[in-house]
This record gives sequence, C-alpha cells and structure tokens, in this order.
Amino acid sequence: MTENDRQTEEKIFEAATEVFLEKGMDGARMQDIADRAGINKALLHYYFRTKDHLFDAVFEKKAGEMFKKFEPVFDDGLSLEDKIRLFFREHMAFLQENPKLPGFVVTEINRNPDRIKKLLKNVDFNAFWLLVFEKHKNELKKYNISKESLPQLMISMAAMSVFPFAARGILEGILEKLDIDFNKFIEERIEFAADFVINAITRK
Amino acid sequence: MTENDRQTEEKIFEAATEVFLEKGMDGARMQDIADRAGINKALLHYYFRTKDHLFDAVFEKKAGEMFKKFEPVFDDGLSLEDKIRLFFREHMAFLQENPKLPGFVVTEINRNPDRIKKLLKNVDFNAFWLLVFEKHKNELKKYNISKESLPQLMISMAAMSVFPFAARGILEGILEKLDIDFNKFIEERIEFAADFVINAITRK
DNA sequence: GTCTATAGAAGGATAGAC
DNA sequence: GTCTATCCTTCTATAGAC
Repeated sequence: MTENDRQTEEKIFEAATEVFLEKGMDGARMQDIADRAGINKALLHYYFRTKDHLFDAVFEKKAGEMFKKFEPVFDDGLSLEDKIRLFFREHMAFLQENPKLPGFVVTEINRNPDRIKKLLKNVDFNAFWLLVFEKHKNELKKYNISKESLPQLMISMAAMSVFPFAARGILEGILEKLDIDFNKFIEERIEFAADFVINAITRK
Repeated sequence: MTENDRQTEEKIFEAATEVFLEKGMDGARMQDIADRAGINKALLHYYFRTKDHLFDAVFEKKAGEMFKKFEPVFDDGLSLEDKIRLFFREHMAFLQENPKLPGFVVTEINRNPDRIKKLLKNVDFNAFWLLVFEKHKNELKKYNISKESLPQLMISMAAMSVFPFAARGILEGILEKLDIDFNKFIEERIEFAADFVINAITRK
C-alpha cells in the first residue's frame, strides 16, 4: 500500500466517521461521505466495497476507543476514592473531545445488539470484577459494598458520566431554558459526580 | 370521524409506534408499518399524508408520555427522601413497561435537536426549579444542596433511572457475561438507586 | 374508505475509460 | 488509483378504480 493509498483511505475513513456519527448508519449517505472526503462514490466502493463494510470499520474503531477508556483507571495502585476521581476526570475529558460518541454507540448497539458481543468478545468481566473486588476488599467492606452490588455501582458511574452526552440534545434543551451552558455544566459535573459517588458509598 | 375510521387510524398508529421505536425514523419502512397494521401503503398516506407526519405524531405522543412521568413526583407533600424513593419506583416501573422509549427519544432528539424545543415549549423550568427549592428549603440546606447544584442532582437522578434502558443493548451484553438477568438487575436497581442518591446528598 | 398499480426519486453499487 | 456514466433496487408517494 503506497503513501497515496493510505492518505485516501484515511480521508475516506475520517469523512465516514463524521457522517456516521452525525446521521447514524441508516441516515448516512455514501454521496455525503464522498463529498466530505473530496472524492466520488465509486472510490468509496473501491476501498471499502460496501456501506456495511465502511460502517463496521468506523464502528469498531470508535466504539473500541470508548470502551478502552474505562480500563486504565483500574490498573494502578490508587485508593478507591482516588480512582473514582480519576475516572470522572479522564472519562469526561475524553467525552468532551468526542461528544457524539456515546449517542452513536448507544443507538447503533440498540439497533443491532449483536455488535456488542463482538466488542466484548475478549473481555473477561468476571476476572475483572474479581480483581477490583480483591484489590479493594477492605475499602469496599468499609464502604459497605457487597460483591453483588458492584455492578450496580459501576453502571451508576458510567451513567453519571455518559448519560449527559448520550442525551445531549435533551440536556441542552433543558439547560438552555435555565441559561446554563452545556460545557460549563459538564465542567462542573466532573467534580460533582466524583463527590456524589464517593458520598453515596460512604457509610454514615 | 366514524368508529371504523378511528379503529383504522388507531391500528396504523400502533403499528407505526412499534416500527419507529424498533428501527427509528431513518430505518423504518412504510411497507413494514402497513404490513403490521394489516392494510396497504396507500391507506397510510390517506390517513397521515407523509412518513414525516406519521413519525411526528408518534414521537410527540411517546416522548410526551416519558417527560410527563417526571412531573407528578414533585406535586405532593412528601419529604424529599420519600419523593426520591417514589421517583425511582414510579419512573423505573414506567420504563419497564416501555423499555425502548428512552433509546428512541434520545436517538431522535440527537438526530434532530429542534424536536426538544417543541416538547419543552410550555414547560417553565425556572418556576419549577424555584418551586422545588422553596418547598424543600430546609431539607436542601440540611443536605447541603445549593440552588446551583440542583440541576446536577436532577440530571443525576434521571441518569440513574434512564441510562440502563437507553443503553440497554450495551448493558445486556455486559450482564450476560456476568450471568445476571436484565430484569432482575432493574428490579434491584430501584432500591439501589434510591439509597444511592439519598446517601449521596446526606451530609457526613 | 380501501385497494391495485405505478410513477418518480433516491441511493447503493458496478462497468469501463483513462 | 480515480473518474464519469449508468444500472438496478428500494422506497415514498400518488392516480384511479371500486
């Protein structure tokens, strides 16, 4: 593959990413992608054969990026509280740079649930859960979190971070009426969410 | 309008609701709607002129139902804590009966943000905020919640309740790997979420 | 009000020249 | 590798009979 090929393929991929994230698989038009890439439709098919192939390539890359962002938080030796703070800082900063990603992933997985299986194929959640639980055994006991409620806690953290972006259209509609800027709301939410979760799991 | 008309229009509307909630505006096919309603395409256009009209009718009704479900919780004379418990019980029970609604509303509003403006046209959030704040002034002070952080709290409650349904495809993919049933997870979440939020806002 | 038949447009995909 | 021209299917929408 020559340097020129790579550049064209790259251009197509970037244009396709923009269009698919904006309009979704069903709403996207090959003509629109070609226009944004500055080439013609025939060339799209030369590089990616079908719309499905092109979409799959984009989805796998972008959805993968999003799920990867959940991992590193649990790798290091921080306390549970510091990990929670780190999570919201890092994760929401990532979403600020990729604000359309949550809505895109949520929509396309609901449309075609099989996609999630492929994405999670190599993830061993049971081992992961166990690791978190072992690593923070004492803290979790102190916080009164059982092994059974750990999934509820994790999903709650994801919800706190992801929901405002996934439902961005709705949120902006509400915030506009309150004269609150979306970005300012998110900025403040990083600390709010961390405090909220830490307080929620702290015993009285 | 005769009884027969009403029945046909009803049948079309219900079929359209099913298809639009499943496939979204872009993925839905008029032929599919006609088939499920047990009539032909021409009759769809006789009753609703265009696909856009039909979609608008469905969206307005279903999205309206969802937002209405947020209101009554704030009407009565319960304590803040009881209202929070009531909210999760009522709201999540409603979503259990309409599991595809969150994904549908989120997707279609992101696709066309103007829709939200029409929906919220007659809602005075500032008055609503103020009402909640006045009604629970003392409790909020006790809980250490400022007027500024009230929107963050409300969005967090919405996130805790709505996110698992909006991102249902993702959640089911994860839960399957942990041998947890989605409905059981939701059932347990009703109490978990209420405890979580109440604990989060309680001073230590 | 309901149907069959079809118009008309749009969009994905390919043939073939350069 | 890239383009123009075009095929072919799909889908919304309408005409016209009953």
